[in-house]
Amino acid sequence: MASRSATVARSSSPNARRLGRAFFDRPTVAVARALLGAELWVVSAREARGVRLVETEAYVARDPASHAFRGPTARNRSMFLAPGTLYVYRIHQVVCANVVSRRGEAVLLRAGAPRAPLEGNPSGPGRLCRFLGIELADDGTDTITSGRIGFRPRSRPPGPVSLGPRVGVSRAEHRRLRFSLAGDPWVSRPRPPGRDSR
DNA sequence: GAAAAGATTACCT
DNA sequence: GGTAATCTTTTCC
Repeated sequence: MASRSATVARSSSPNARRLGRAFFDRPTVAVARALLGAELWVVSAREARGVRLVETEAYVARDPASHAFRGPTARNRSMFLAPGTLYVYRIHQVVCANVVSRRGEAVLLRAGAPRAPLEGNPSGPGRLCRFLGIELADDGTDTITSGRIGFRPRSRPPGPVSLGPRVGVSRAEHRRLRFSLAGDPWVSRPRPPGRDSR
């Protein structure tokens, strides 16, 4: 048995432990919650980096705060591709990454925890992308098949999840669609403005 | 064509 | 806690 698990762990197949299409083809809120504790990895020319996701936000159908609210445009076209597709957009000076759940809906990846604390600061959607090296060119990447970007299942139960209002949105700001690992030091806004978690 | 509005962050008081 | 930076996308005339 030890040899068997060792074989699995050493498997060279990139899909050996990767979140598949079915994981993302679920209600967006379920995907946002289930991503907490999962690993997002990116392979760049120099190295491979990964973070354990600790904070996400759901952007759902008929959601006035969603970029897809008014239908497909040049910017948001990736939001209408297959579940597991990356939607990367630019805001001010930084880029932020989402992963598509169901058509026209997505989960904003807001913060992660680095493998080593001194590695950098992936807390915040812009910092997360900068930390991992995600660029605008990664918009439209299929994380189920890409050799550069993918998700790995969480290895252990994530612990208590906090629920609160989304950050930085000016419409539907009351909706509690932000999920985070309670008490995790890498969550970008430990205290959601206004009301309470859970 | 012009203007406004950001799913942010860093740095100011 | 407030605001400037900075630039693309979207919207409006």
